[in-house]
Amino acid sequence: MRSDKTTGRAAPPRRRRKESSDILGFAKEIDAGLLSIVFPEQKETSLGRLLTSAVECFAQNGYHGTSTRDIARHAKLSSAALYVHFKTKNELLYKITLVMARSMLQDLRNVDKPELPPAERLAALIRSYVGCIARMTMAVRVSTFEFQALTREQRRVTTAIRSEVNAIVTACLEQGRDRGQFRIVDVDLMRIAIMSLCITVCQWYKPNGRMPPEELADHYVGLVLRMVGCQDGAAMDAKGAGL
Amino acid sequence: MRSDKTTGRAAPPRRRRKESSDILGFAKEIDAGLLSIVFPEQKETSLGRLLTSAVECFAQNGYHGTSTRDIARHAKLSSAALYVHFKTKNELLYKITLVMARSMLQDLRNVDKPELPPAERLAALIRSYVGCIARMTMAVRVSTFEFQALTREQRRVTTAIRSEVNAIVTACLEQGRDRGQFRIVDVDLMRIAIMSLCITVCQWYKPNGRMPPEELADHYVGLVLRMVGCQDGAAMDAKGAGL
DNA sequence: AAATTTTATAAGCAATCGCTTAGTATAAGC
DNA sequence: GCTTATACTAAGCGATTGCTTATAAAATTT
Repeated sequence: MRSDKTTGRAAPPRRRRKESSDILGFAKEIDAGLLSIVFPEQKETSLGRLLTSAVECFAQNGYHGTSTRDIARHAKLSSAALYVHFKTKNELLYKITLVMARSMLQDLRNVDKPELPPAERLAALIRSYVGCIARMTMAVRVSTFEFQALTREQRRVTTAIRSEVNAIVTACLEQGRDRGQFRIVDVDLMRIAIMSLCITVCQWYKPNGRMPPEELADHYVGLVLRMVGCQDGAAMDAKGAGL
Repeated sequence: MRSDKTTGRAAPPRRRRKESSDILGFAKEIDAGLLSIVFPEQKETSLGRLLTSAVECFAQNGYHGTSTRDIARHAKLSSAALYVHFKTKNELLYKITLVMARSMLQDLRNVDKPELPPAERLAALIRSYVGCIARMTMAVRVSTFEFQALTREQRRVTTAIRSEVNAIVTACLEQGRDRGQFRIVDVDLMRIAIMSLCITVCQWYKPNGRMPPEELADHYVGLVLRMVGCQDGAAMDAKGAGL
């Protein structure tokens, strides 16, 4: 389709570029979890403004619907300034996607406690996952819905990270099923259903609305426990999961 | 953002254009439900090829990621031929969106039986909704995820149709709750969760894979009945909802 | 069979695209 | 204090965009 082949021109020899020490730590590629911390606070630096602008523009109009001039204008910079910090527009999308994917994987790993009862383990995972999505709706939107604008290799890397996320949830579902606490026939289908239910939060939820992210997350914990046919579901409902 | 204002040129006086009698019945705007019937069979006519090509291109690369030349090439026509059938690229998207929105509303209305017990009523709605999404993943993808590429007025019309869909589901949920058969605290949140769960089917489901659309729909019926805390849920599980 | 309408094409227009170049101001290293 | 690297801008490059024009074959109406 619409060719994104860097305009097909011969790539001229590039000036050497600083390889690290910037706010995202691009040397060791990207520090996971930094997006959520870094983006809001770094609105004062040019690089931070570029990143937040890109996220907002991509979230609103999509990758292909946003021009580099849009991002630059939104960040109050010339469009050439963007190319001081990023080699291409595509790299901007890739870094946003990577940071988000790693951040969510890191968050899930931090809360995953295989020694807990499956229902509590799943509840913790969902609470973290939904909370994360609810707090960063725009960045999640970009990293989820602009996936196909990445190159094949970029998609491969991103998919690898996501399959680690999937593995965590799958392990929890299997554990619950094997212990007879979850009633699940097809674990893969159940995982897809659960995670797609959660991810859509980024499409409609307004972080500054009436319901705070934590309350929403609790609500979704209740929904998911019901979906897996968890016996503790009713108990959880009663003791304040919000359902 | 990226301006889509018909390139800002003065619109020259246009030749009069045929106002109806084509396959989509554009006279009375669009016939609901025709997309699903018409698109596959009409691959031989130029208009049909243009529509299916547009759906496929938009679904794969997004509205902004698809050029009119892409669509025309895909339909084996010159790019100017597109403008014989559609005034603008945007009109193409709008018609696809409208046809889908009306088609899904029509389908839901056809299966909605308020006199049935709430669980059965909801099951029928979900079965129809998911089945429809599973059978037309690409068109649903376009009409769902390219919403923001529509003009404000086009969005208004589309939203009006969708809120009728929402009203049907909401009515069913309230009925079930009021009769004490569904355990729902926040009906709006439950509806959003249910419908976003269903709609994401268009993102991952392959209609020609191992699982036929009907089986998937049954699976989702089971999930949704569990979500609403339906007492019949267990019974349904047993008698073959697939869970 | 003549007149008209519809459907299509090749060529091209202005606008916008991603990105580069040339040049400048500021800060850092020696 | 001189050099070097960085962060930025104005201007502009070729490619591609959505869409129009001029033209003509095919289909339909009369």
